[in-house]
Amino acid sequence: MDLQARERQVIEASWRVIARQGMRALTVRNIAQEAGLAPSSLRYAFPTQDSVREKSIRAVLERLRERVAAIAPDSPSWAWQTLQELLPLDDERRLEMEVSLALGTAAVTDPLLAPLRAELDAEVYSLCERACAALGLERPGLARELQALIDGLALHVVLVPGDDGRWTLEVLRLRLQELGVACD
Amino acid sequence: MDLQARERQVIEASWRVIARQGMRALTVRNIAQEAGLAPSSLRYAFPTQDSVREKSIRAVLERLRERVAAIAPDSPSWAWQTLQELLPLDDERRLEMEVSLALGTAAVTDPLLAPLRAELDAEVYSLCERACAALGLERPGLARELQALIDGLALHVVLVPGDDGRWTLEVLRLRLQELGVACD
DNA sequence: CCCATAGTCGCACAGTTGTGCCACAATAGG
DNA sequence: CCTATTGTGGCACAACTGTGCGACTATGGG
Repeated sequence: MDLQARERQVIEASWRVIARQGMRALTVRNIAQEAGLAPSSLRYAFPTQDSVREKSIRAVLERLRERVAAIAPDSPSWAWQTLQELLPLDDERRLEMEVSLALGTAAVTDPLLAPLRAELDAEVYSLCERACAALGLERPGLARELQALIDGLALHVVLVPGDDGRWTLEVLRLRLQELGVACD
Repeated sequence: MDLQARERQVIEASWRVIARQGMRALTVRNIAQEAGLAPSSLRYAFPTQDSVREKSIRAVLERLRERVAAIAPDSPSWAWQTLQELLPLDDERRLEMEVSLALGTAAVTDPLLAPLRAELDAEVYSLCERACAALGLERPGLARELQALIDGLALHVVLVPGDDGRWTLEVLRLRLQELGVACD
């Protein structure tokens, strides 16, 4: 049996539960039902409930890394494409960011989740830093500003149910334009 | 008996529970213990559990409005002072923002909380808009950028346990400086 | 005095939570 | 054939959840 596929199945089920019903509903029985499994079968792959949360946020980080790695590193639009990966511009990314927001918020009071969320933050910051460098923007502190701006934009999109996030592109474009960078 | 004082007492207890133990622990019995009340007594002022969450996020909005209203409207530094009220620069504001983040995230899947969070967002946007106007910044979309930047900065401070948020002032100052505005 | 009202608290109930334990099926190696 | 491994699923348990209900005390008006 493919145990890794089972993990992915459960994790994606937990994502859907978080997005549709919120953290309160992230229970063993709800996840099992969403994944089409018996609660006891779920516990074979995930012995404890904490491990579901842990793997779920770790999966967000991995998915982000995969998407960024798929961008041609030498492309002149690498930076612009990468920054777009940090915005919830389609259903997939929106789902991931709803999950990372919910689990990230929970991580504030959950020692098990805290290091994972810190790693995710570090990854985003690193991407902003590299994007700045690729765009020839060297002002100190600019990467932090860019990270805060992008996370803030993503936050607002995710918090508003119907928002497709298209408008965030325009805001980001204007900001980069002011820095003397053209986006395509 | 002062029923309004009782409400405030319970709400602040719920804030502390959220900040210290997270949303999972926001239960009737935990709040009651934190407030020094018997669970049944709590239910006299708050008949249902939902009402605690609702009043808690509403209280955040009211506190923000009070703080902003206390700033001299004609002061030349009104905008700068107001923007600072949106950042978690001391324990009080940090607590409020931890609560608004936790409850705001929960509001995504909680129809009762959603309108309150929307109102809170609208208030912050309105403040950013007025701050832009007071600073003579008229570029369309700038208020949205400012709101995203500030919320993103606040988010990062709140998500990192030890962070005192002082660095966000520098980021914001640099951004406004680039727009031709000096901060004091 | 009596009585009504306001507020506090204990108890109980049905439902849900995470998890431990054990029985069962399938599959593969000998 | 027997046996071990891998995985599925059912059942039960203690703990916890929100909330309903009724008993209690204190206070103040008549």
